[in-house]
Amino acid sequence: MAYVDGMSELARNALSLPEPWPTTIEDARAVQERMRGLVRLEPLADLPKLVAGIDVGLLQDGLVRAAVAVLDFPALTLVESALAIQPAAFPYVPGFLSFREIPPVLEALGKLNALPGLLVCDGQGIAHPRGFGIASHLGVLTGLPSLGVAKSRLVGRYAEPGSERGSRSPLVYRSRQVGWVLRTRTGVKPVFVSPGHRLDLYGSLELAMALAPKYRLPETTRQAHNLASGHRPRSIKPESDTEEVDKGRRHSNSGV
DNA sequence: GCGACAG
DNA sequence: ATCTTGTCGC
Repeated sequence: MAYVDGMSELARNALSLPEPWPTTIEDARAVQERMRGLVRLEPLADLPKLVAGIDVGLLQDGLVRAAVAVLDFPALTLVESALAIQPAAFPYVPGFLSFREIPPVLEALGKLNALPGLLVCDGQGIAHPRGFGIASHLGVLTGLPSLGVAKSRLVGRYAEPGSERGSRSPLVYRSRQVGWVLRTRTGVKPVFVSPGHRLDLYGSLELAMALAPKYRLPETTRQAHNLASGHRPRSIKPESDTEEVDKGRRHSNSGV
């Protein structure tokens, strides 16, 4: 593959998946085993100026909707967003979540005008049976640094962290630390943080804390979530519901 | 063989 | 993930 600018690379991937998408668990496992070797666990090269939150929701039968919210960093204000809906290409099977959620996510990423410096996934990075959770998978496919922040555990052992925000304990799997169990908010259930790609354990912890300054989940994930499940903040004007949406694209932005 | 099991 | 109101607690 020749090197081109990042946005073109993303757009290319979005048009067609890199390879025939697996249909069976066996094929999907083979893909994971093969691609896991491409994961780079290293210090984050540059602090991102833009971070993308990704969330996927299920619609009425068979449809999967991906939402991407791009926020500036570290301010965490919304810059732009994109949506994509596709028929489910894979069933939900623990350990193979990425094969179900990634296709529409790539399509949505391809609609972005600006290239994020970090992808934040609602799921695991390397804290996975084969070290290749959705954050790692998406990171390798896009070539972008990625982080996984999951609401629950997939694999690994850990000690319950303290109840204060910032308290954390190592998530250990097969005698190796694969992430953290991090309390992002005092007195609330912790989240499971792990690096996806082009990021290390230290960076995953720092970013998770910076991305979730107020609530349990990262601001990126929260923003993407209410896009994927159509929530509206409290409106002050009950009358003006005249909001036009053109096939899943909103907000203006200044391209890269 | 019996549990565990991201979203 | 999603179906769903009220309720308990800081």
